[in-house]
Amino acid sequence: MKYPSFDHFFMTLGNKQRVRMLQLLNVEGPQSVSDISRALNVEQSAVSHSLQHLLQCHFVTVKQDGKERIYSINEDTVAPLFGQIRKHVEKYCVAGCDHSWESDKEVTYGHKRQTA
Amino acid sequence: MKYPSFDHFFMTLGNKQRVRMLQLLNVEGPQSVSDISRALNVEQSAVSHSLQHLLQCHFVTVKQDGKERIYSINEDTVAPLFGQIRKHVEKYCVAGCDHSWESDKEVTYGHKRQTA
DNA sequence: ATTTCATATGACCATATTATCATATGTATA
DNA sequence: TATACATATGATAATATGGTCATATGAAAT
Repeated sequence: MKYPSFDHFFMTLGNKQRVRMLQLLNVEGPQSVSDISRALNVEQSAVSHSLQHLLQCHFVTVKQDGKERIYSINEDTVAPLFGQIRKHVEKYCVAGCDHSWESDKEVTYGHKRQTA
Repeated sequence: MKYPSFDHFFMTLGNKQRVRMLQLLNVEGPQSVSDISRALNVEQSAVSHSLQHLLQCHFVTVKQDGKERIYSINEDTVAPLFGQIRKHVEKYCVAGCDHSWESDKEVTYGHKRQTA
């Protein structure tokens, strides 16, 4: 399947596992597949699959080191990006995303629907 | 279902429809549900459902206007965010996300696996 | 060349996500 | 209040996505 790049970008990040992997690489620095697997307690093949997604959007890069493959975060764009995103999250998603977003007033559609 | 806010943030954006809606609001300005429905050629209820997701993460805001509800993009954080993201996308996802991301050399696992 | 460790790939299944339909609620007006 | 229009909601069907297993490929060493 193929998305326009903009969509693909978000689709790739729309997954806890992959985001956690990026955060790991961001904090701990370059890691091999088995490092990541161990650190996040995730199956090796699952990690590998996830990494392919991340690679496709250039969120990470790889280099071979002996038998291992070392993955790094894309410092150039991804790191600053996360900073910007954190701004939104910290400001608007502090205690998880709530529902106090009505500009004018609370509008609640209380349902009493009959199931027939 | 409930995600930690950071995950929720991305999950919400990990959907073409919703991203398209944000882009619409970003470009065309505030719109009613039926405006959006018409513009993107999507069912009213589908639009409504999507908008709830976007509201929960404060990507958009609503205000009532007569019978209509006008949705706007969150200018404060979302707009600049998109700018930053565009940087990454334009630099690394120009012609869609390709596979030329090997740092050292191309490593292709050509498969000839027998299905039995 | 064979063995071993590290990683990638494909197929398949469980599960999550989206779209659709029917219908309820909100708002305004006659 | 009755009606019409606009939007939201819930249930559920259709679909997409992610994880697992088995196994193939790569690299290095024996």
